[in-house]
Amino acid sequence: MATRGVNKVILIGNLGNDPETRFFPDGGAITNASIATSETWRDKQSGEQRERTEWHRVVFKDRGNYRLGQIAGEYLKKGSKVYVEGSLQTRKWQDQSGQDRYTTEIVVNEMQMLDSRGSGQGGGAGYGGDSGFSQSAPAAAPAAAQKAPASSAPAADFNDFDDDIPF
Amino acid sequence: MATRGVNKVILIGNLGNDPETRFFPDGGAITNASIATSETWRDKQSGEQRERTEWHRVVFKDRGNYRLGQIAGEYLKKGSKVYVEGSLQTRKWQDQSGQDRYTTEIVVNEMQMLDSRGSGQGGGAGYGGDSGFSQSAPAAAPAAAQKAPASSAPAADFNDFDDDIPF
Amino acid sequence: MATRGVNKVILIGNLGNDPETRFFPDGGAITNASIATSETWRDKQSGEQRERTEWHRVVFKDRGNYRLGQIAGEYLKKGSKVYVEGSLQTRKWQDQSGQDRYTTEIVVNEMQMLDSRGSGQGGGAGYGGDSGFSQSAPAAAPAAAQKAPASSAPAADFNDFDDDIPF
Amino acid sequence: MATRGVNKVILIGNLGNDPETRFFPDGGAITNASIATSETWRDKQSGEQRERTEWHRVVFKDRGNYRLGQIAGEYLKKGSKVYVEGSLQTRKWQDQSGQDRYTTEIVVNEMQMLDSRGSGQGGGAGYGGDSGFSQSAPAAAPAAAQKAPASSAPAADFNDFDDDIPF
DNA sequence: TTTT
DNA sequence: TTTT
Repeated sequence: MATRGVNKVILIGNLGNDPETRFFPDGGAITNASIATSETWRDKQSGEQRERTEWHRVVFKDRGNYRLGQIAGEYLKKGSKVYVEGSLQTRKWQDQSGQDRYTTEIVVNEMQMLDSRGSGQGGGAGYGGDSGFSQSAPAAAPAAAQKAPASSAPAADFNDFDDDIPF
Repeated sequence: MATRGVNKVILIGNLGNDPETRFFPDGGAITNASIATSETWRDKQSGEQRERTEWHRVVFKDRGNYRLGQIAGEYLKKGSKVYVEGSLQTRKWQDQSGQDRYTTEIVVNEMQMLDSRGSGQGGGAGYGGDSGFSQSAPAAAPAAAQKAPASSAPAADFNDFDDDIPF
Repeated sequence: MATRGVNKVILIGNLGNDPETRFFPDGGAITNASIATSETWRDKQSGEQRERTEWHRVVFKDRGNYRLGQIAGEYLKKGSKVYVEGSLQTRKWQDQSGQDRYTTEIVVNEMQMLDSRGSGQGGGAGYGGDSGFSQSAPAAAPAAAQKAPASSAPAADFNDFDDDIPF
Repeated sequence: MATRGVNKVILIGNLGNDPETRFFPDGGAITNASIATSETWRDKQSGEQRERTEWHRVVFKDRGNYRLGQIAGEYLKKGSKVYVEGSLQTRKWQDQSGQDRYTTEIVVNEMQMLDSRGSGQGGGAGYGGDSGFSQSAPAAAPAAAQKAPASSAPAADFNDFDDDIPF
């Protein structure tokens, strides 16, 4: 757990889609999501308002008693506004042609939901009323565990992400 | 300059190589570098000490009067310990086969050199004694501008980076 | 603007009261507010849920074209959830008996409102519908400037703050 | 350990004095120190270089197996450059006349020594050669525990701190 | 009180 | 004084 150096990321943004959760034999859960942050400025030349959206790939993993992977999968959904703190990690993988590819992700170690009441504005799956989310939420966890995670179901495919999202 | 959301990265680490600086017709400079952060822990099973190094691609750009791109190219070198704060940005590019590829970088907006006296331990190029670095360093800039940037010269190729560096 | 060292604070919390804004002859504005962050944990001994609230004194000042002091006074109110980034500053002052006293404040350099739609739940002053707040909000500023700031009025005295507030 | 809100401080600066460590019957240790961060700028009017130093009161406490209170007391000394991350906390206390006073401190939860080799330049107590400090340093801890902490000795009194220190 |  |  020791670190030489500092590797810290802080994001506040909105989820571009429902998160994806995988459960493992040992009961652990890992949730993936994409968070958008955007930046607007007025172009000096044209005087026009410009905007650039940045997409961040984030990963929530259970960490001991802090069931972050599971909690993220239950409470976050498309459109959720969230604060995350974590560290950068670049994973190496092989594409179909066997070529090395790299993906940079934020491995989250702290999360805060910022929607007034777990509301959100998109969604569907809809377990309405799970407001009162608290990051600790240890009491809520067992009950929640019995529910189907918001992002499970029809095996939402990461490939039908919009083309503007670079992963 | 306005932002909806927060996109912030904080790193403290060491440069894996001399930085690369490109100068532009308008006088501006952009410097690229790789920063390593590492993490060590004791494996619970084996009891062995383990280490994981993460490499971060960072970009320093001149910003108005703050000649960050130029300063980074002059004062940083292989082995330099540095603090950077910036934001994540994922660039899209095409590889030789025309396939889309993505690279995530930290665009730096603040830097602090952490070596006691601009020392560093690698290097060569060697403009010895440029200690007393100050992030502002406006006075130092002109003089420095006349020097060849540490990382210029024989067009150091990014490809001779060590194989462990994932970009 | 140069810094040797790093002095950075990041807070997400709620305002305990309407902010206080002072306007100056030169047109500038400074807004003071108190932000609460709280921490909850389960006592290991008693098993009881415990909570500790921390109050932070924050100061928003106009910075060139970024009318942060004014914007904070207009858009924030009691209960507002907000993200602020700034630096720590300890001010020295004399109490009635002439004794030196010190107050630590966060001088904000970036703010993000986190309420879904500038809603809030207190207030009154009521410029309803100024949703879609954007940190830049340069277009909104002039209009807003003509309004009386939400927290002005009867010259709210800082001294009638509750005794639990440590400043 | 759960938090509603975010309360985070990040500092890089130098210790103004040797830290003060107190040991407790249960073996725990708490170390106090003052860290300076400074800011320099060129005055627009006079064109002169100006500087402002900010002093931060920081507290290192043992946290389970991470003997941070003890480690800080052993390895830090006057002049040490250090990175700390922690949270703001304002303590209430009574002065001699029974009046309420408040002191704001940074309770550290992560530390990184930034001196090239634990060197430092002041000091005395001198357990020379404990370079290669690593934040984990579990191996070093036992041995170190037998030594007298650098800051102990003649019961340095916190009251003979200079009057410019605002706490 | 630090540091440059 | 906030919030949940």
